[in-house]
Order: sequence, then structure tokens, then C-alpha cells
Amino acid sequence: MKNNHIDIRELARLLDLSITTVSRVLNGKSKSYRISEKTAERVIKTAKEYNYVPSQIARSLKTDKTGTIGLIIPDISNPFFADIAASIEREARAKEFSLILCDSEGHISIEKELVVLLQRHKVEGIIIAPIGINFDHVVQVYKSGLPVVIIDRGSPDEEFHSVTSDNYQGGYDATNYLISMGHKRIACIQGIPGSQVNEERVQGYKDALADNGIQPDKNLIMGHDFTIENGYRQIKILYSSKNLATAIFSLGNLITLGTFKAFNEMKMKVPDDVSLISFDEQPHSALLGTPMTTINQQKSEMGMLSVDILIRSINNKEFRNRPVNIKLKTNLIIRSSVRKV
Amino acid sequence: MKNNHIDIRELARLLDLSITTVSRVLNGKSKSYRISEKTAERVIKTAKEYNYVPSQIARSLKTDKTGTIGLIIPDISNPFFADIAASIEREARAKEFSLILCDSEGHISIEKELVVLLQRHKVEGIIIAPIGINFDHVVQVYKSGLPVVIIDRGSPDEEFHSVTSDNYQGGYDATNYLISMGHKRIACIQGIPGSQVNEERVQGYKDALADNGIQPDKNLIMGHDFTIENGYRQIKILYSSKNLATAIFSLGNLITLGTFKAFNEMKMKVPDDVSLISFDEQPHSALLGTPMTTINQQKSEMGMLSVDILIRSINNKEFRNRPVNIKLKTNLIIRSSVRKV
DNA sequence: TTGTAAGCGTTATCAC
DNA sequence: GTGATAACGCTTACAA
Repeated sequence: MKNNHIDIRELARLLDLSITTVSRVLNGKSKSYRISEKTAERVIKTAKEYNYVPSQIARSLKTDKTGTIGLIIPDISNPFFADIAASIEREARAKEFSLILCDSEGHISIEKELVVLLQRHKVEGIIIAPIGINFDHVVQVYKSGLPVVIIDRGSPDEEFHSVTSDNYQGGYDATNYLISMGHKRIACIQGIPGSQVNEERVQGYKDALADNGIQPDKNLIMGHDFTIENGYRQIKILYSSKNLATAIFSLGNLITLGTFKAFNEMKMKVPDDVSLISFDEQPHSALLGTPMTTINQQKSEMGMLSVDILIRSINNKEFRNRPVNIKLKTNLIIRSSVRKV
Repeated sequence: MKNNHIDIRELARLLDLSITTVSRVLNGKSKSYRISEKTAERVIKTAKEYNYVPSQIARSLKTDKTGTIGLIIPDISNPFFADIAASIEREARAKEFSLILCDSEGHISIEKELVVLLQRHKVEGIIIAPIGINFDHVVQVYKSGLPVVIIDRGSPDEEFHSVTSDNYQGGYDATNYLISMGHKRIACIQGIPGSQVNEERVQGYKDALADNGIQPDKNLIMGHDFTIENGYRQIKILYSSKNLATAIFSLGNLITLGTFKAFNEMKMKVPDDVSLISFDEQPHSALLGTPMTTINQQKSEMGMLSVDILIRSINNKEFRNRPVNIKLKTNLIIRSSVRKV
């Protein structure tokens, strides 16, 4: 059963005009082809009347432009990525591109499939927040000529465009702030070890300690992924050992939620019993019983910039081949989850 | 500049085979066309070698199936919709459909444009969480033959498929619970008046009061949209009047965040100074200093069901024309933000 | 077991 | 001012 949509041929027949003329009018080229006012009006009126909607598919086949871009992120239900996705969708729409949204669920295998999927759909470019260390599939896409922008982490060897936060500085600032508040034993609950984002944050943490003459304790760098469960478990482990800390630096928003859970269960109060600082600002950070001190990332800027760069790459091969690597500043938002000791 | 992708014609030439044969092999029809093992293998090997990716665009034009569905929601950065979107993306992907994500930003005019946009892209169906009261554009799409599923609210006159929560029951349960805890003056901070979701929740609130012999006080039904700001402002207004309440029923997750903000500023403690119950469960509901009592909606079920219904509609015209209207149960999650008085 | 050719709904190149 | 027609990259009768 076909949709009862009229096509351009039918429309031309109804108007007793050629397809060409109709197409021209509908594409706003009446002037340049000097089509009479009267004809143009007739076309537009009839098109509206019959609810004509041109097929982007057919147009794409001919013009080699689909007007779509692909977005691959690890988890759309994570507010961090949801916020980024929102700004990407908005910016893309403003620039007349539609967005195919793909969730890699944190699996590199899915991510790889999604990249191919987007190629099949002939997206004009891809924005990707990659899962892991391995980039072969992205490299391959890029080499095939498709514009690619990496977000949330930098590009290896600055090979592609990328927009990321200055994770190192964020890690440094957070740790430094804790130290300035008198903390010396600071546990760092990390995300995926080896991932660029994580390593940079951890390095910032270590360097801040070192710069303040504090010997980093390896046992205080804990955890293995960016999940709630990880945050929960590490706190439990930490405070069941004698390896105590007066402050926690959580490297991700979900990790932070997990630490809440553990603290609640253990009846530990923030900041009375333990101080907490978290990477990533969240909608509720400011609104908690104890408003949370955080390292904020410029999420909507990240989204907007990635789209702008992508679209410039689409329109300009030169630009595409000269990768731009942007590091957005993070900023420390001081609230009340860190206590002076 | 063209992407350096090989096409099926090129591939056939390289293999010294016809396009037909190559197409058949690549579509897994080797068997039914009794293509020799050897040929099939050659084709597959060469395709891989040259990194052949078939054009979904060309295929769509021919087959009239794009393998895409459209999703229109009012705000992807709202965790409620982000969660739904996540489950929709997942389910769609499992069923071999890609998702075009559209954010209507809460504006009916954008929503209307998006509907047309999706039609241009020849999506095979649309899932939409509509903004407002006016449905003409949706009706029109549906009449054009495109399958449509409404989520988050019911279908007017049960004209289309819909998957929604039992908002009335949720409103009733929340209010009833507050009453059972001894509350009599219960303020209801509502979302958009006139919207179906809102009206049902409010009606549940009113009926629960009435059933318990409490005269609803119109002044206690406050507010006008589902935003943080609204939640914030209504609490400020409420507690600067003498029109006090011992409990608040917030009709939306963002509203609830706004009430937090106001309570913090006013140094009011939940539940000591005021009890709070909120529509919508959030990632942090359980993890707050005072874990929050909520009315939970089955978000991932909503997403999955909407996709299943949509795809059945795509595959079966009969089914499409016999609208299914699903009301998902809400459930009351009792934590500690409501105090017995 | 494989191939030829028409056609999907547009746009673009000529032609008049 | 307007129109015929080829072409985009596939799938799919119909042939052989």
C-alpha cells in the first residue's frame, strides 16, 4: 500500500506543465529561469492544495546530498550526553540538517556497526563520542572522505576535528581546590582506565597533588567505569578499608550519583563526614540539600561547535583536511559539598 | 568532491559479473537464485575488500522503504524524554530501523515543521510526544497513510495509536497517599493547563481529595508549565501568602527540581517543614539526602511499546487502521519525602 | 546459474 | 519562458 502522496510528475500533469518547470518553481528558481509570476503562483498554490511533499530520497540520489548527519553517543539517557545531543540537534536543525541518532550503549562493537549504518544512510557527516581506545573504524570512515568530528575526547594524533573539554585542567582544578580546603587524603573515583578522558582527569589529579607536595597514593585511585554502580561500590570499598579519605573526587556524573547512594546507606553526611567534588554539572547539582561543588563542562558549546565544524567540513574540503582541535575550558563551580578541614 | 566509495556497478565490473548477481548475493539471496558458492564467495570477498557500502538512498527509492522512523519530542535534555528516547532508539535498532531525532523545543510551530520534515525524509512512521491541544498536523499525516504513534498522552478520540501513562491514577494515588499520611492542605503545582497529561493528573488530585471528604481549594492548584522556573516560582508564591500547605504535589520532574531550589533558598527542610511527592522518577530520586517519594512512569516500556506498535503498523495496514490505546500503570514509590502529620 | 533492462522521484543539461 | 531526457544507484521482473 503506498502513501497517497502526490509526486512531482502528478503535480505537473495536474498543472499541465512540465516536471522541470514545477521543480524549478518549487526550488525557488522561478526568477533565474524567468518563469512567469502567474505560472509560479499556480504551481505553489496547487502544490499546497494537494499537499505535495518532495521526496528527499529522490533528491538525495540525484544531488548526493541527504541533508542528514549522524550522531553516535554512548548513552542518550545520561544527562551529560542528552544535553550535548540537544544542542547538536538544535544547531543542526538551524543549519537545515536532520539528525540520525545512534546509541552505542557503550559497546565498541555496536559503535562499529553504527558507523557503517550511517554510511549506508549516506549521512553527510558524523559526530561521534567514541567509547574506547580503538579508532580504526573512525579512521576508515574519515579516509573514505566523510567528514567526522570527535566530541568529548580529543582526536588521536589530532587526525580529525575534535571538540573536547580540558579534562586535565578540570582534574587539576578540582583537586587543587580540595587541597586548598585543607584536604590531603583525596580519593579519586575514576571512569574507564585507559580512556583519554579518564587519563587526563587522573593526570590533573596527580599533578595537583604533586604540585602541592602530596605524594599520590595509588590505592586512592579507584574504580573502572563511569557508572552509578561503580561510584556506589568504590565508596563502600573505600570506607570498609582503613584506607580512609577526607574528600572524594568523582570523575563522572553517574559515578557521583552512585556515591550519593553509598553515603546515604552509610549515613554519611556531605560535607560533614566527607567532602565531595564532581566532574560534570547536572540539573540538580545546585538544588540538592547540600548543593554540590562541581567541575562544569560547556556542553552546549561542545554540541554547537561540533556541528559548525562538521558543516564547514561538509561544505569545504580544504577545511575538512585541516583538523581543528578545540579544548573547551572547564570551570569550577563552588557550592557547599566541600568542607574546610 | 565525491566520497571515494565504490558502487555496485563498479563492483560488478571488477568481478566481471552482472549487477543483478552482485545485488542478489549481497542481499543474501544466493540460495534462492542458485548462485554458485564460488561466485557468492567471490562477491562477498571483493565487496569487503573494496569496502563496499550499499546506498540506502538508492535502495529506498526503489523499494519505498527507508528503514527510518521519526521521533518528535519536546525536549531531549529533559531526563524523562531522554529515557524514552533511549529505549526507542534501542528497540528501533533491534528491529533494524534508524531513528531521526527531532526536538520541538516545546513549540507547536516547530512541531508542525518537523512533521513535514520527516515526511520529506520518507520515514516509515512517526512517534510523537505532542506539545499541545491542537492535533491537526498529526491528523493530516496520519490520513496521508503514514503510521503514527502518540506517546506520553492519549490520542484524541482514540484516533491513532497511543501509549501513555495512567496519569489520572497517578494523580489520584499520589494525593491519596498524602491524605493517608494526614495531610489535608495539599498544593498541586501543575504543568500546562489544558494539556491532557496535566488535566488528568489534576483530576486525579481533585477526585482523591473529594473521595476523602476534602474540599479542593482552587488556590492550591498553581502554576502553568512543566519547567524548573515554574516550580521555583510557585513555591515562592505559595509560602509568601498565608495560603499555606503542609504538602506539595509536583506534577513534573522539572517542576520538582524548581521546588528544591525554592526550598533550599527558604531553608525549608523536606519532609520536616513540608512534604513533597513528585510525578516522574529521576536518576537521583533515590539518592538524595531525603530520598524522594514519587509516582513512577514506565518509561522504557512506553518507548518499546511505541516502537513495536509503530512497526506493526508499518508492516500491516489492517493493524494501522485499528488504533491501539495503551495506558501504562504508574506506581507509587514510597521513600521519605513525605512526613506523617 | 546468470544477465538485461525498466523504473523509483527527483535534478540538471540541453534544447527550443 | 518552458520542456525532453538522461542520470543518480539500486532492485526486480523477465529472459536466457
